[in-house]
Amino acid sequence: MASNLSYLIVDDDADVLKAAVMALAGPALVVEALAAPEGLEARAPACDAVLLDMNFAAGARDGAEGFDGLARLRAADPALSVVLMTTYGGVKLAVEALKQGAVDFVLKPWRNEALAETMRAAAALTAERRAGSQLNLDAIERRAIERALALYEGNVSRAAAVLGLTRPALYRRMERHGL
Amino acid sequence: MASNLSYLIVDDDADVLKAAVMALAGPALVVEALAAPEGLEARAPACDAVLLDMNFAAGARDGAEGFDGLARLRAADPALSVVLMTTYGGVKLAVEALKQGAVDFVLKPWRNEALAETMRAAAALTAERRAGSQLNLDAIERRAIERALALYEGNVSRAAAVLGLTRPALYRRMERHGL
DNA sequence: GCCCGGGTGTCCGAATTCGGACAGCGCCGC
DNA sequence: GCGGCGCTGTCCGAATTCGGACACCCGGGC
Repeated sequence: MASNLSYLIVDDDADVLKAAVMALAGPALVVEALAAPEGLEARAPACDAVLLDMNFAAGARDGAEGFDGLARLRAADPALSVVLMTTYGGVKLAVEALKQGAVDFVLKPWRNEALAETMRAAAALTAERRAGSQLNLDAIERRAIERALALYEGNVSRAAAVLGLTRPALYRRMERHGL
Repeated sequence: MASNLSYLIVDDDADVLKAAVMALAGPALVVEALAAPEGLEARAPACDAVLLDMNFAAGARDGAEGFDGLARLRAADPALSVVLMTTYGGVKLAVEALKQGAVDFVLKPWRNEALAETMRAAAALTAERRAGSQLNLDAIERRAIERALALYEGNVSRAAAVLGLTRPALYRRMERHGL
């Protein structure tokens, strides 16, 4: 069964949106299109990669809006891969994009196959990053402590016993995790 | 769906085995009978409670064989509940049985309802202990480290990164877990 | 009303872990 | 052949965690 992938495309140009959807859509692949960057971060948890334009306002060319959207996406889900695109761009902008955390940089107009490959690589990186966060020992420990406390209804003595910790040690871990 | 429980009965007396199987068997309940304690620890992972006779050799009355079997079962699976039974027994033997880690002590002949309840309570305790070991932070950490090393094919640097540890810290945890 | 058991939160000298740094190895590209 | 990069394993002064112990609280049983 092919896994479902979900891309988000953000561009103010309806023709570009349409072209991107056509270039990327495929079996087991959902492409959502947004015409403006407002509120795009709400989409972050549900998608695997984002293709984000850098300029939206008429006449804007400096990419500030794209950088802002990138920052908000990364704040919402640091594991999510974002690809930035623009028509007006050079090496300097591309370097800055990657420095700010984009995983790739695409110039318009694009070759469809290259764009599809770029987005596939971005989605794979998102998956790897998300899998990685499932292995983070701090996160794992915090979830285990939460489950033990829930199981024993806040009884720290019994939760510590089941976790294999002493009570003072559990108190310190709870404090470190903000529990 | 009724959960399947599995009991192990160990007794050299075929009539006792038969009576126990009849007393305990029920829907979604498997009772396995062994006529001798040799190799009983191999059954430990697959069962939920054990009813273990204390004497097997002709004329034996001191329960040593039962204590030995108990020790081997507990070494194989510390979470498994073992109920010891005997014909010749008093307070002293019962106390010693529980001190050595048995969860209950049954005198032959038994009341079927009481035996069934004893085994149900033992199985519930096994389940609780096994659930608890799923929350043990040491065990959880060890599994996460194993998964990270497998994911990155033994690359300690990358495994450390994904676990959120420094390399020396991961080396220490690996050593502590015998990995 | 009292006592006991099981819980709470915290302390502090002892014990352990920490991570930047070091030295070395192997592979790959030039 | 050489250099660079990424990996390895280990070290040690600094930092942190440890857990037995303490004092206290509360509820239940007698």
